[in-house]
Formats: sequence, structure tokens, C-alpha cells
Amino acid sequence: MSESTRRRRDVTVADVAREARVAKATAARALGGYGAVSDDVRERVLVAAENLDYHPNGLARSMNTGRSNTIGVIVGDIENPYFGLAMRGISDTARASGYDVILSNTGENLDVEIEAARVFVEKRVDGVIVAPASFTRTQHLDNLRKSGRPLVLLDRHVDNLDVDVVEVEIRAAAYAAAQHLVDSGHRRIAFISSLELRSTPYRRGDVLDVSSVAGRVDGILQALEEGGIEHPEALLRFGAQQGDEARAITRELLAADEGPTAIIASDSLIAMSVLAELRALGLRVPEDISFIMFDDFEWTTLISPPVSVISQPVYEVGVAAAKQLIARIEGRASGARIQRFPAEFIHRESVSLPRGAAMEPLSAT
Amino acid sequence: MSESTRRRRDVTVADVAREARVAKATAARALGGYGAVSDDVRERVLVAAENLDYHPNGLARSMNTGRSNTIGVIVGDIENPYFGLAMRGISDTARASGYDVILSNTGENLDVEIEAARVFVEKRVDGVIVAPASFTRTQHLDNLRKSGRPLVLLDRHVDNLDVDVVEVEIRAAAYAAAQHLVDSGHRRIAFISSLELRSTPYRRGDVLDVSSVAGRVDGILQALEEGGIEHPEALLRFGAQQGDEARAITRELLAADEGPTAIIASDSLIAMSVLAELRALGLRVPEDISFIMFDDFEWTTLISPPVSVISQPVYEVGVAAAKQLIARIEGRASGARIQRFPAEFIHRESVSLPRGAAMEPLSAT
DNA sequence: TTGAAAGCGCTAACAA
DNA sequence: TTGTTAGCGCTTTCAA
Repeated sequence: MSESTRRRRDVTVADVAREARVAKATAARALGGYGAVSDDVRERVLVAAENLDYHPNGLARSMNTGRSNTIGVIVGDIENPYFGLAMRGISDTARASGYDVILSNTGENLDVEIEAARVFVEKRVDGVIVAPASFTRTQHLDNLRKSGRPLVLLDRHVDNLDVDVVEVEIRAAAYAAAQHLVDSGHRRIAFISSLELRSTPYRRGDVLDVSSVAGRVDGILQALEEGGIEHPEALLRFGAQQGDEARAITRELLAADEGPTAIIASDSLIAMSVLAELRALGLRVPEDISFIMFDDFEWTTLISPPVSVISQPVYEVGVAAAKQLIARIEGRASGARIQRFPAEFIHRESVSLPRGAAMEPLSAT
Repeated sequence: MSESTRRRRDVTVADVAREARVAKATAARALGGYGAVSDDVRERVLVAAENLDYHPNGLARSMNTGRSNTIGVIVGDIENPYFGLAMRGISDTARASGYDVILSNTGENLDVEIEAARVFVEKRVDGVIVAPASFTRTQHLDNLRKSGRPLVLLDRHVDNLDVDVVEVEIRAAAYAAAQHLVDSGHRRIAFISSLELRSTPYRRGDVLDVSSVAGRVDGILQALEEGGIEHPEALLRFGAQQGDEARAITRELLAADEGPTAIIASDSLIAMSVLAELRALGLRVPEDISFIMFDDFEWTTLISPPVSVISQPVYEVGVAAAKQLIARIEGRASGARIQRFPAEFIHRESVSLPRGAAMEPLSAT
């Protein structure tokens, strides 16, 4: 076990060359599959490599070629099935093109994201895919580009950066969902997101750091406004990072005098917590409260009632981001390109008329 | 934009040294934070680095030090929330110790896993965490160790390899779950897994490639046997890789004359498909069929009825694997170590007496 | 504390 | 087609 466990000095091209009695460069050519080598010599070299159990050193290779065949991915929360699925799309696509993936999970923390970007430059990745945590603090993303590395934003765009983006057209679907609630007679509609606000409480026009959440909010507010609802932003809630917080917010909303008659959850993690809390409170969906959520995973059709959702083509977004990045890396793309995938409001059974709809005043000043 | 977009030659230690009017080695010492440098000189060097926008080249550094501060992770399916959560545990732990993570997603394909192991050696990762796809074909894992890289197996152990393992004690929980079904009067109990069989159909004693699935099967079969059930393996089903296949298998099982009165799903992905199919078939849980699944995500408590599950400490498994690997990398561990985390059968409401239990014959030959 | 020089393992340029 | 010689950007001797 001593020999097989101890780390021995790696076998190098020079060792193989010596064994095969050729020059180092010749061995390197045979091993690396570049340049011209006679069949005869190639054979000798490969046999020698086999005998010595040679494994190329990718670091040394990358130093010379300037390419690492690696792409870096920075996401907020790999535990969120949304990113898990997008990651599979990226991963599948990268592999098919011969790239490896380095993953950095930031917990939506900007400082961690900045650090990850720095490390990716150090590691000399060929390109980076980021779901950015901030809409405006994007210096590190610009640095990434300045370092010559292609950059593709996933799921979220940012302010003032001329860069490739692959995202979902979420606003229209959010609008459709909220409009459906309004049409059903709801006038007190809550929205719960994990996004941290820069300053609380939220006020109309405040900048939200995640554009895909901003899209949700814009769509919802527009629908409520068009429905003649005053202070449509009154029941928007943010900062539900942990499951506990989402549950607490839900409880708090419902404890108020003018609590919501409908809740929209910003993603599937939030949704689970909200539903769990509703159940704990003994509230039925949709009899006591209507519910809509973003993301369409299979469990949403399994619960009673099946949840009306906004479905997003998550895997495809991951694939498109990876494809775009690789095209850039390989010089097959030019000009910043924004790709938007459609989202869809899927009407199931978690929405009904608000409780006591008949007695509801027309406007709640 | 030309200057900011074109990839310029990277600024190197030599450039910084020149700017600061010191020797290359001195600049390197100040920049790398090693060796002895006077405060005065360090200051000059750092200012020069700042001015020139210097970014260290991690590849060059790794070539010299032999360390990359990177750990490689190989899993079967990052989309599976089990691995997503374990990955977060690994990722959080790695970051806290200053390591980055390279992820390889194999789709449970052994050839892809072998290739991933090769690439990780090329990239000179400091250590590897693998959820191996095969119980016996582990040559590539042994090669990993022979290359001097610590290796930790996640969720699954393999045959004949003296290596660190972090897994879940799944057998006892599987036994408890199956026993509960038997005690409730069930005698035709099905189990559905995504694992590919080496040869079909499954026969007692066949080697299963994933030890954590083997543990499930062992526990279940033991409980059925002790319950006096003949051919307890008759209703085990494998190879449900895609959601469609899991649904087809479910349909097929239930169409048979002697179909199951209870189904156990091997993971949460399978579970969603099975439940969806049951619903499509108009079967109620638990009135028409009892159901138990592995993994305890929040949605399992939200559906009607809440699902009885086998809960596993997934995040903790990821954390433990990363900790063990890092301890090895840093020479703080010795002797192969197997860590087993307990799983727990959580009794909820998806199990009842089998339909028509009174008329059920005692044994179904 | 600083500097000069060698070397990590590979690719690339140039000659032969 | 092969060999020789320089690097890539850093760390690490060894002297001064």
C-alpha cells in the first residue's frame, strides 16, 4: 500500500520521451495529438506512456495554450431546483462541447459572488455564466469581461452592461397570473420573495437587485393597478431567505386585519413554505385563500388542489446560456445578444373567488 | 470598447516587479504572501500591482506548489434534489476552507464517470468526492487514489476499495418502512428505483451497482421475508431513469392481476412520477394503494395525504464528505474511515390497510 | 531582506 | 518528420 498511496512524482512528457527514445517535443506531439508524427514513432510513444502510466498535466497545457476548457458558473442557490435544473442544462451542453464546469454557490451574497469571479480569473476559466446577485453593483462582472473572458448572464440581466443574457420573459406571465386573480375578484393580493431589499419597506420604483424578481413585481403591480386597486404594493413582501422566514411572513400577513385573499410565491422553495404555513394555520386553498406560484415542478400537480403556476423553460435556459458562452469562447458570436424564453401561466385549481367576495367593498382605501 | 474587450496579455509578476523596481522574486513574495519582505517594499509592490491591475495566474501557482485548492465532485444527477442539497453541503464546507469545487454530472453513466475522473487528474484537483455509479467497476477510482489524490465516496460504498466513505445507514430505515407495510397487512409490496440492472429480471442475490439502493432492497426484502411473504422480490422494479418510465412501470404494476397494494419509491424524483401516475389512474392514497418514499422534502407534507417517508440527513452527508476530504488533503486524517448517518422512517398518512384486507389470502403463491 | 537563476510540465517556433 | 531551444508565470532554491 505504501507505493500506491504515497504521491509519487508525476510522470512527465520527458520521462515518456526518454523511454521511447525520442525528443521531448516529439513525444509531446504524439501525446498531445498535434503537429506531425510518424505512425511508427507515435506507436512507440503511446506504448511508453502506457507503460509509465503517464497522465498529462492539464495545468501545464493550459499555461501554454491559454485555454483551460473550463467554464465557471456562479449561482445563488444550487439547492433551489430552478438552478439545479438549469445547471444540468449547462452541464450537459458543456460536456457535449468538451468543457468542464466549475460551480460556485454564493447564497445570493454579493461579496461571495465577487470573490468567485476573482477566483475564476485566477483559475483562468475560458468563460463565465452568472446569475448576478445585484442589478447595479456589477464592477466584478465588467472586470471579468475586461480580463477577456466571455460572460453570459443567466436568468437575470443587469444595468448598464452590454453583455449576453439568457433569461425568461417573466413579466407578461406574472401579469397574466395577477390579472387572473383580479378577474376572480381578489383585491388584496400578496407576493412573497426571498430577495433582500436594499431598504425597507418596498416603495414603488425602488430598484430590485434581481431583474427576474423585478419582472414579477412589475407584472403583478400593473395588473393590480389596471384592476383599480390602490396601493397595490402594500402586500409585497421580501427577504424570505430561509423557510422559517417565509412561514413567518405568511403568518404575519394573514394575521393582519386587511390580510390577503391571495398569495403569489416567487419560487418553489418559497411556495413550499407558504403552503406548509397555510396548512399549519388550518387554511384551505382555494376556499380560504387563493394561491399561485412561480416554477412548475411535478409536485405542484400532486397536491390538493393542483397549484396554478407560472411555468418556465429552465433546462432550456441553461442549455442556451452554455451554448451562447461556448460560441463566444470559440469566436462564433458577435454583438451582445439577449435571448428571452417565454414563461406561461398555467391555470389549475388553486384560485377561486375570495372568501366572502360578495361583501367585499369595491375599493379598500 | 476595443481596449476593454480585446484580451490583452496578462500582467505578470515580472511587470509588477519592474514597476516597483524590485526583483521578480521579491515582487512574487510580496504578492504571494510568503517569504520575508520588508513593509516598505511590500507596500511598493502592492501599489504597483494595483496600478497595473495585476491578477495572479492560479495555473502557474498550482504548477509550482502542486496544489490547486480545488476539489472535484462527481455525481449522477444534480437535478435530483438529493444531490442538489448534498452539493450545497459540500460547496459551503469547501468554501469555508478555501477550496473551490468542480462539478461533473454523469447521468449515472459509468463511462462518463471514468472520463470525469481522468479529467480531474489532468486538472490536478487536490481531492475528489464521488457518488460512484458502479459497485465493482472501480478501477478509475483506484487510479484516482494511485495518483495521490484523496478520495471520498458519497452516499455509496463500493466493493474492495479501502477508502473513505460517507453514507447513510439506509437498510434499517428501509426495513422499518417495509415492516410497517407488512404489519399493516400488505403482502404485495412494490419498490421502484431508477437504478439500471446488470441483467433483468432482478433475482435474489444479484449485485446492485448502487449500494444505497442495495441497502433499500435488502431492508425491504428482509422485512417481507420475515413477514412470511414468498417471492418478496417479485414486485421490485428497476431502470426507471426518466419520469416517463417510472410512470409506465407504475401503470404496468397496477394493471397486473396480482398488482401491489403498496408502493415504495426509491427517491423523490421517482416518487413524484409514481404519485402523478396514481392520480392519473384515479387511485387514491392510501385508500386504494399505500405509498412510502425515500427522501423528505417539504412537499411530501403538503400533498394529501402527507407521505410517510424515509428521511435522510442529506446536507450533513455533503458537509461530512467535504470535511473528511479536506482533512485528508491537509494530512489531518489517516486510515480509511466510514461514516454512516442515520436515516429515519417518518410515519405520516400514506399507509393504511390494503384494500379488501379481510379477503386477502395469507400467502399468494 | 533581497536578488539571480533554476525549474514546474507543457507547447511553440525554428531548424535541420 | 524530428530535434533544439525558448518560453508560459509562478515558486523555490541558493547566495549575497
